[in-house]
Parts: sequence; structure tokens; C-alpha cells
Amino acid sequence: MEYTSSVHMIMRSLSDCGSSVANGSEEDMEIRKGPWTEEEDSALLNHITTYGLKRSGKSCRLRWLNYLRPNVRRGNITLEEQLLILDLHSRWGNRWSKIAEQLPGRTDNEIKNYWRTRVVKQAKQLKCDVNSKQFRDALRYVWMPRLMEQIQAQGRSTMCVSQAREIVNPVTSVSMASSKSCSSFSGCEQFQASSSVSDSCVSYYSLMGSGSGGGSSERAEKGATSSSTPFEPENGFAGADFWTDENIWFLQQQLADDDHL
DNA sequence: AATTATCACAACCGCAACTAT
DNA sequence: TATAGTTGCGGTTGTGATAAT
Repeated sequence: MEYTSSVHMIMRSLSDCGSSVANGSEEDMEIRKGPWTEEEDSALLNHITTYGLKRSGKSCRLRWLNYLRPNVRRGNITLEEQLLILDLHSRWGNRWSKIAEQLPGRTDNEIKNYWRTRVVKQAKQLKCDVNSKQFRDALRYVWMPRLMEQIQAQGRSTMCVSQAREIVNPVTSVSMASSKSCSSFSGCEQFQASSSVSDSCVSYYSLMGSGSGGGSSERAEKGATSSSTPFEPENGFAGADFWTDENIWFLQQQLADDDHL
């Protein structure tokens, strides 16, 4: 499948299920730019006077963007989201805001935190540089296919079986190849010949219905008072975490095999 | 039960890019 | 075009919750 068509698929999917999340009422509002008017200044002064907010504008803005903005989605990063983050990061690097655009309701900060607290941590655990080719290849050829297998194994997909076969099969074969026959993660022709993992990830994700993932609000679970978002998952994998000991062990084995060959 | 370590998430900071005048 | 103000981005640090001792 062509990469561009995959992107279109995912875009369409996102717009179908998450347009209100991505754009929402913010776009409906007229957003003014440029210097402040006297009226705006006085409105702001009124608010500050009334509520006594001792916060910088920058802090307020950040709070709004990452927390208070309507439709900000909170809670565990789903397996599908993890997969998409890994895939997009492999393409775009630390372009967090760009990556966040593809995950409706998720903020760049959240994705950045996910990367730093999970992925970078695992890289350290494996004694790899997170930017090293070895680690990137391991992500691409071992973890991502394995992640997809786990998504598949969850068996809670909304896609029809034929769609699933069509999309997942190439990736499954990648996983098999990577675990045994591939002497180098980066050198395996199989990965380049057919549809790439990336393409499959994107199309798989789009078929899964990208907006359907996500867990219930973590803060809500902890009894915090923040209001829940209207963007609640219907069939996502709440609480799912790919970075289990088992998977870390699996990856360590792959890296060890790779070293020996 | 108290203390310490670790983790995940939220917030801050500095800088660059953008926009209006 | 130059400049000031505004916004966006990414790296870093702070904080609260939880686990471990």
C-alpha cells in the first residue's frame, strides 16, 4: 500500500471520528492575533481582578492547551497510539507537535512525556542510545510488529476479519522474520520489498478507528476533580502497556542474537 | 510508620518562527 | 523592511503519587 494513501486513510479516519476533537469549538471561535485592544486588556484586567490569578500568560496558555482545552484526551496511551507514536517518531523524530496532530486529543507534551518516560527508559535499560541505529531498527523490526501482534491478540478490533488479514499479514510475517532469520534488523530485504511496517501501522491504525482508543481518565480513577473529557473510548485498550518485562526480555534476546551474528 | 527511591505527568524556560503594524 | 508583540516548539525541571526499604 502506498504511503500516501495510508496517510490519507488515517487522516480520513481521524476526521471521521475525531474532527471535533482536533478542531472543535476552537476553530469556530474567531482567534485574534496581533496587539491587544483596549477592550481585551480591560477584559483581562477584570478577570485578573476578579479571580486574582497570579499566573503568567504563558503559564495560562500552557494550562489551557494541555489540560483545560475542550476534548483534551487523558489517560493511558493505548497500544494503537503507542504504535503510531513509534512509527511517526521514526519518520519525524522529536517533532512532538506534528506527531500529536495525528493523535486526536493528545498533546505534544503528553507524547513527549511518553517517549521520554517509556521509550528512552527502555533504551537505557537495554544499554542502547535511543538514537542509535540498533535501537531504532529494534523498534521498527521487532517491537512494532510485536506491538501489532498484541493489538491483534486483544481481539477487540472493530475492523472486519478480511480487512484485518489484508493489513496485518505482511506485518506478522515481518515479526516472524525478525525473530529468526534476519541477521541484521536494518539489512533485511523482506522489510523493504513489500509494504513497510510503517505503512502497515498507519493503515492498520486507521482501520482500527484511531479515535476509539484511550483509557478512562487516570485522574478520574484517582479521584481527582478534573472534568472528564467527552472523548471516551468505546473499544480501546485502556491501561494497556506494551513495555512489559516479557517484551523487554524478548527485545534483549533479539539484540543479543543480533550481536552474535 | 517513617523514610527514601522511583516513576509519570505537569509545568517552566528559552528560543525561534510568525504576524501585524 | 524593521520592529515589537505573540505564538509555538522542544528540552528540562519540578511535583505528587506510589513502591520499596
